[in-house]
Parts: sequence; structure tokens; C-alpha cells
Amino acid sequence: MREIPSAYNSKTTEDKWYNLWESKKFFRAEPDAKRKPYTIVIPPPNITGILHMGHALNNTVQDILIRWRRMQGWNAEWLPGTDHAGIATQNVVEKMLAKEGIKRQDLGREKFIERVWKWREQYGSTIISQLKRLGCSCDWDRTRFTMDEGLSNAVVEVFIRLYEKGLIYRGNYIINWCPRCQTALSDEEAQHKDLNSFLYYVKYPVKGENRHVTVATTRPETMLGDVAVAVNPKDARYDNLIGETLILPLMNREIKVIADEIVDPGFGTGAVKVTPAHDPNDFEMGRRHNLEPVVVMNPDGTMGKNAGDYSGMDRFEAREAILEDLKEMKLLEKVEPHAHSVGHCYRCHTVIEPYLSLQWFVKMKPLAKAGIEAANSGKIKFYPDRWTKVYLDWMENIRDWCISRQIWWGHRIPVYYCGKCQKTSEGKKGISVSRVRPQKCPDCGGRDIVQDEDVLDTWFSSWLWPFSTFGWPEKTKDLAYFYPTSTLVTAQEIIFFWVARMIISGYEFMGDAPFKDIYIHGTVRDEAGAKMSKSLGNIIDPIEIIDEFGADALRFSMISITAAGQDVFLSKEKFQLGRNFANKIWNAARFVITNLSEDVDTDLCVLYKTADLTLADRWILSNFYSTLEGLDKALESYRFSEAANLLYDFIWHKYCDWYLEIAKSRIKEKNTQIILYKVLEKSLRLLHPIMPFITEEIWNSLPHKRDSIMVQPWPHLQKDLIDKKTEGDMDLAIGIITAIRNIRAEVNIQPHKFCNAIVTAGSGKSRGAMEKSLDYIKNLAKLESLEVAEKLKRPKASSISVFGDCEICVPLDGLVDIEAEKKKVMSKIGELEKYANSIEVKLRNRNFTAKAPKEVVGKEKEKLDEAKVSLDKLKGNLKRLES
RNA sequence: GGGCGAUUGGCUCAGUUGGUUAGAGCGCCACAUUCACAUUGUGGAGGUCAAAGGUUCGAAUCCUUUAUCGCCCACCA
Repeated sequence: MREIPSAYNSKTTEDKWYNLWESKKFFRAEPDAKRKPYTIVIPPPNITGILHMGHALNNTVQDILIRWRRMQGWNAEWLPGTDHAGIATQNVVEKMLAKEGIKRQDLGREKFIERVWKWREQYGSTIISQLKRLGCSCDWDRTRFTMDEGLSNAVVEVFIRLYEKGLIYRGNYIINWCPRCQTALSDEEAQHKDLNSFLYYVKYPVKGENRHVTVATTRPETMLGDVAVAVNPKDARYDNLIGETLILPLMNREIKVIADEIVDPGFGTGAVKVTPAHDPNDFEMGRRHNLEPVVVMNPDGTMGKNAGDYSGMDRFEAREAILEDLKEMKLLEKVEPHAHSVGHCYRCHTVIEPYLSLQWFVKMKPLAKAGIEAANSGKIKFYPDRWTKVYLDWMENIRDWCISRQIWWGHRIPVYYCGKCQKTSEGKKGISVSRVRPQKCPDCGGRDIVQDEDVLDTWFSSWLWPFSTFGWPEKTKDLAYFYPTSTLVTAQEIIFFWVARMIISGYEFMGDAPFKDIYIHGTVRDEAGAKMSKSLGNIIDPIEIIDEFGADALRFSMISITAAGQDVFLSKEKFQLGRNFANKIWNAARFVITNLSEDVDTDLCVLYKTADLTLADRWILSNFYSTLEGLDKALESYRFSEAANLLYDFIWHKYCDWYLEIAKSRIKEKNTQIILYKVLEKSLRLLHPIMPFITEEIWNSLPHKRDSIMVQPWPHLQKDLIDKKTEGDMDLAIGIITAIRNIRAEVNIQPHKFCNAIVTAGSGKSRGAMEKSLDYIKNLAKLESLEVAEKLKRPKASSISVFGDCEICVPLDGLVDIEAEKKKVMSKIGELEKYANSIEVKLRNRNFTAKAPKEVVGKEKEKLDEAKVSLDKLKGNLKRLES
């Protein structure tokens, strides 16, 4: 017998096995025409990222799928990598430089980018090594980075193709501007939050008259850039004002009152200030009425040179100052509390400015068509399905994508300008969109060529991820084999950012969807339901959990509490679930291994088909294969918690609680040892995708000759071994054992003491089942003798119970509390009568018997018969007790 | 303004197409420690499924309305 520690220690196993898997290249997949690929591309974490619970959930799910499919014989490829995360990374490096007292402008563009690359070398693979601790079986040899040469080529190629199709354009529009990051953002990058703010009513005097118009605004500081006041043309109140000239307070500029349909007469005063440079609606209005925008703010959020006396102030200071001044001039009519939603930068949470500037855009409408059809036709499927609608709503109302960013870290826009032409042609000439820097201007031949200063949105590289990572635009073998991928696993937060855009680009550049299934898992939250975030300090660090509980415990716990697509509420205690389960398996394995005789040939897979199997043997096999069947179904439909719970229930409550306990009394028998071993060995395989480390550790303690569990085949479903009759027979035995244990507890028979029992079976079926389970009942109920009687001979002092159509009687030494017995029996009779009655009512209902399926009616009849048998027995006993 | 999700025992949640005397984990109560496991075992208590109405032979499950909480989207001056 081997020495095996009595508790599973994850610390001594995890690295060992991970290194082995890696060194044996088990994660590697090569194109192989003879095998079907199963491909997942990882949602590339940011290089600034540190593994958090969201990653842990996301990657556990992917690893489960990959390991499961790999064992099933698919050529499983999980392609890993990281995202350069333009703004996030630039922010991090800038912060680091700030500690040295350096600004990026001090370094200059090239030097700064050098520093970012250096930073990336040092810290950029933190998350990769953390994924390894989690057990992820990624094909690390194919690790990609969105700024790799290949992926950068893909980005340029895509830009050029879209530009040439007329789907990329440059223009002056209102975009979301983050004054802190000092860059444009896409609509998706502006996160709207409801703020309790104020609506300020400001009087604008009519020129030369003693009257005024009152406008309502939430952002008084932008009034400095007003170019008009607008009213609805149908608004009778303002009929006589349209066309009048107003004096813009504080600036003393003359502006007109204009009429525009967009103005809602019901809001505020029905008159609205028009600020085309600082509001998207006003911008459109300004265009309609040929009004020149006036920009009053600088890119850093301070007031600009057009802001008069307020120039140089911060935007929020300026707001206060302006309100003060208006108050003094008696032009502030009133202030009302007003809740409205305000955009915030998704990177630094600064309040966003709608800002007029020159940016690059992608025309999305024509690109979205194929992706809409794909979801409608079911070619692409979301799990859970409700996300289809969310996706379609966005796709059908898609807006142009602002892709230029005024930062340095990222893919530089492949556009070159001729200095001379740009000056003379209003910017319309001298533009080259090119893979390489042009030698001279295509229009004038001039050599004063400069590249666009901006870089592209990070997502402009991520949206190509499913094919750029396999070599696109080259026609590589990898691309042909692994694309389209099989499943995308991601979180709801990036459906628009990433999922939808990948589908768009997949159809545009590959002519096919990038994946078939999209599994959207929930958001990981703390116990109170808040998102986990550093600033809230409510983070549970996965690495700490791995250190304390083990990676398998983390994975199992996480999966088992995550119902499909629902948010996960985590607390540290919840990881005990997985840790305890791991320990349970460990000890079951310890028992099986240490009891295995040297001469048992564990390679004999077919033995249990021909040998005489006991009821318990057949029962555990039947349960095993039911579990396997359910497990496959659960995984196929992305119901991971169900998969985990099926395994938990089978291993703990079937295999350990019952089969193993029954096996103890016949542990010397080879058949028992073999079944114990086989079921354990197969269960380990089923468990491996969720708990890779402990299953590998135990696998290696088994007396077998194969090297690793992760390359073993997935057990084959043997449907013929699933046997409902066997399960029913065993249920009876379990019921009788439980009933006897119950009696023992009630009458305080000490656990180590033996007692006797007499059981009467109500039917031949039950008698047959009883015969097969006499030993189990004797052993597990701690009986000295078990008598199976045709008709009950009840000793005077005894306690009874009923299970199904069987009556269980435990004779007692000495006195029995007759009253307590009576009470117990009566309460059971009450319960049963209620139950039987409810069935009788049902069966008396002609509608039921006529309309319900025969099976259902038959089932009800059976239930009633059984209940009646039990009732008769209980009533007989009550009589005896009373006499 | 629109959409989505949640509401089941003390806590956290399952419950797949309507047919179980509604399940689990944790917690709780009682008992148990030579004999795989106290990261354990055995037994037990505890809910009628947010509310109202409807469909149906039959509803936690489908429909309508309402309430509470949460999330997403929207050109809410």
C-alpha cells in the first residue's frame, strides 16, 4: 500500500503538472485535414491587465470547452494573446513617468513609444503567467499581440481597403472628447451615468428692447459659444420672436432667434440656446441654419481664447463664475434640480465634452448588413439567446465609428499629407492612404510629406482578432483550417465594442462569420452586487484564492455558482465549496487506490459486461452513464453550472456516499475493486476539464501506464448500461436504509451499536429488490439481523416506518415511548392522506383523465396505489399501538 | 423614454420545452471521531415559489397588470 496524504495539497501539484503539459506540447494544435478543428480565440486581455475574477471566469469557461473538446477527439486550438490597449497603456506609462517627473511631451513621440515597449516587456505578460496558474491550456506558441508586425499589417490593410471602398472618411464632427486623456472616443467609449444636476434658466435680452427670452441649460459655460437661440416654429409663444436679434449675455454678441423642428416646446422654456461646437444637436442645427460654430474650450477642458474673460479657467470653474456673473446681472432667472445622464470616459471616468474636431470615421451601416442577417438566420447564436436582441438593436441602429485617437500608443493612421497641397486645397488634395510612406505627393509631386499624427482606436485591431491572429491577409494554412472559429466566450460589456464588430469584419474581410456560438457569461460582482473594482476595494484576487484554495477549487466553485449568463456574486467563503469537493475526490481516490490488490488487472475494460454484477455495481454504472449523458448535453448548451453540479452530485452523493460505502464490505472482491477503479478513473476524465490539476495528480497515482489525463479520450456513452429498473431497486434499498437510520436516531440507538430490523415488502417487485440488497441494508444500517417477512409479526416494543410499499420495523429492547410512536405514525398518516387525497381528486376529474397524456394518468394511479399500501400499513400499526 | 434581467426555506442560488409530495450549497439543531475524508459522516427542522388576475385537466414554469431591486440603450437643452 502506498502512502498518500489525507488532504489534497494543491500547492505541490499545480506547477508540476502545468509544466509537464507545456513541455509535452499538449496545448499545441496543427492544421490536420483528417481532423475536425475546434477553435477558440481568447478575448485578449489588456497588457496592463492583472488577472481579476472576470478573467478567471471567462478563461475557466474557455478552458473547460477546450479540454472537453480535445478529449472528445477534436483538434482543439485555443489561441491566446494580449491587446495593446492604447489609452489604458498610455495612461499607465504616463503615470509611471510622472513619478520620475517626466511628461510624455518631454520625451517626444519616438522615445515615449520606446518606453511603452520597454514597459510591455517588463509587465506585459503578467496576465499570461497568471492564466497559466489558472490552468489554461492555451496554444502559447501562437500567442499574439495586437501590435505584432503581422497584426499591424492587417490593420493597415483593412484601413486601406475600407478607405478605397469609401467606407472610411475624415471630417469635422462633434465627437466625445476626454479632456483628461485628450483624445476623441467612440460613442461606445462614453459611459453614460445619471447625475443629479441643475437646469439653469438664463435670460437673453432682445436687442434694443426691454424684453428677453429665457433659455434653459445644464451647461451654462457653453453659452459663450452660442450662435443662436432656437424655438419650435409651431410654438405660438415665440411667434413674434423668430428672426429677432438677441444680445448674448457676458459676450455681448448679437445672435438671432431661429425656428427649428427639433426643439421640444414642452422642455424648459421651449427656447434653447444653440452651441454648435459643443453639442451634437446644436451642431446639426447649426448646419441647417448655416451658423458658424464657435469653439470656446481647449482640448484640456479649460476655456479657450473665444471665451472672453473666462479664458484660461477650468470648465467647471468657469461654470461657477458665469453663474455668479449672471446672478449679479440679474439674468439668472431660476435654478431647478435636474437629473440627466452625462458621458464619462470609460478609461479615466472624466466627464466627457461633446467637442467639435477633425476625426476619422468608419461608415458602419453598409458593413453591418451581413451580421444582421447572420443573427436573424441563426447562423450566429448567442447563449443565452436574449443577447441576440441586444446585438440586433445595436446593429440595426449602428452609427459611424470614430476611429482616430489623439494618443501615441497604437497603430498610426496610414495616411500621409502633402504639406503644400494641404495648405492650398482646403485639405482636399495631397492625401495618400498607403502601406508605406510615399516618396512624393501624388498630386503635386512635392516631398514635404507628413503622416497623420493620430493612432487608431484599440478596437480597430481587436475587431480583426479571429483572423488576423491566423495570418490574414496572407492566405495561410492556419487561417484556412481554424477559421471560422467555433465559440466565442465573453462578457456582456463588450458585445458592442468587440463582438458585433468582429462579426462585421469577419463578413467583410473573410466572407464568413468569425464564430458560430457566442457564450455571454455574467459579470462578477461582490456580495453586495457591486462590480469588482480596484477603486471600490472589493476585489477578490484570483491568485490569492489559488494560493489558498487551489486553482481547481477556484474553477469549480466559480463554475458551479454561475447559472447560465447570470451575474455572479462572490465572496471568499464560496471557494470552500470547490476546495471541499477536491478533498472529497482526493480521499475517495485514496481509498480506492490503497485497496486495490496487486493482481487486479485494471486494463480489463470489458470485465463488467460479462461478469456477475451486483445491484450496486449496475446502479453506479447506470448513474455514471446518466451523468455522462447529462454532462455532454449541459456542455453542448453552455450550461456550465449544471455540468459542475451533475459531477458533484454523482461523485459525492452517489459514488462516495453509497457505492463506496457498500463496497467497503466486499472490498476484497476483485469485481468490486475493478468497478471502484473504473468508475473513479472515468469520473476523473469527466472532471478533468473543470478540475485539471487534481485529476492529473490522481491519474498519476493510478496503477496505469498512460502518461497524462489531458490527452485521454472522453468516456464513450454506453446507453445500454443506463437502467431505470436497477435505479429503482437501489432507491428502495436506500430508502429502507435511511428509514432505519432515522428510527435509530429517533430512539437514540448509539451509532456503534447493532440493532435488528424486520421489513415487509408490499409487492413482488419490492421483494425482488430487497433480496438483492440485504447485505447493503444490514451493513449500512448497522443491523445484527434483517428479517424479510411476508406479513409483519410486530414485537411489542418496536418503532416502525414506511417507505414506498415496504414497512420497516425496528424491535427495541426495553421500553418504547408508545405515545411518541403514536404521534409519529399519526403525523405520517396525516401527511399521506393529504397526498393520497390530492391524487384522488385529480383522478376523479374527468377532464384530467380525458385530456392528460396516458403516461401521466398512469403515473398518478401508480402513485395512489403506493400511497394506499403505505397508508394501510400505517393504520394497522396505529391500531396495534392503541390496543 | 425604450429594452433586459432578478424577486423561490435564515443566507446564496438551481429548477431546460407547464405534469416531482419544489431542489442544492452554506447556516441552524441533534448525534458521531480506530476502520478514505471533521475540508467528514448520519439524522432532522425550515419555503407553496414578490402581489393580483388570467389561460389550462394541471403553473414556480405560459399571458396580463402591479410592486421592489439591478443592468443596458436613447440627440433628457
